[in-house]
Amino acid sequence: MHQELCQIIKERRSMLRLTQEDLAALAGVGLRTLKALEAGKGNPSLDTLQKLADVLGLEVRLEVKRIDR
Amino acid sequence: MHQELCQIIKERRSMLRLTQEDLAALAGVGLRTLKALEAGKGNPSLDTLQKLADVLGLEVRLEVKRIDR
DNA sequence: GCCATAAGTGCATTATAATGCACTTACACT
DNA sequence: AGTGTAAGTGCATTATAATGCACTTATGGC
Repeated sequence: MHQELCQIIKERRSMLRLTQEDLAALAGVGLRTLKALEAGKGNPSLDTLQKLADVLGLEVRLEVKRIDR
Repeated sequence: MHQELCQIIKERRSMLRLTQEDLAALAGVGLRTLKALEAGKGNPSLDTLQKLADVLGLEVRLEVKRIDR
């Protein structure tokens, strides 16, 4: 379901050479929570997502859906 | 905290001339949940956010933060 | 092989999102 | 003022996200 967003988190984290432990600590999110998230399990709250995004230099946005073909 | 995203939901809904009740029903989300969300209270799950976004023709995205000045 | 470091998992607990119900505004329109 | 429709709110319950702990894999040096 949310694999895409979770995948982005994961990719971005390793791009920045952060361990799960470091990212979790920096974002103020439980390690267990981040692990679950990256494993594609779970349904994070917007809050959790934004905390992680923040550390990763990302932002959560709502945009008009585009038709891609 | 999430006022921005919630505001977008709200604006988009009225732009589409949907009542809270209709949007909630279409999205498969509880009316109480949507009301709280639009009131700026609450911390919706990604799931909830995506269901609403879907009906509204929006999508949740994670993008590299841009410096706006 | 052994060791260290990072990542993944099962379980139990706590915090809180999601929900329904009943009630209260707020805002037209007549 | 009365009526109807949409929106906001308090409360209680249920579902589930968030968390820590202990343990199990990978993975990469030495």
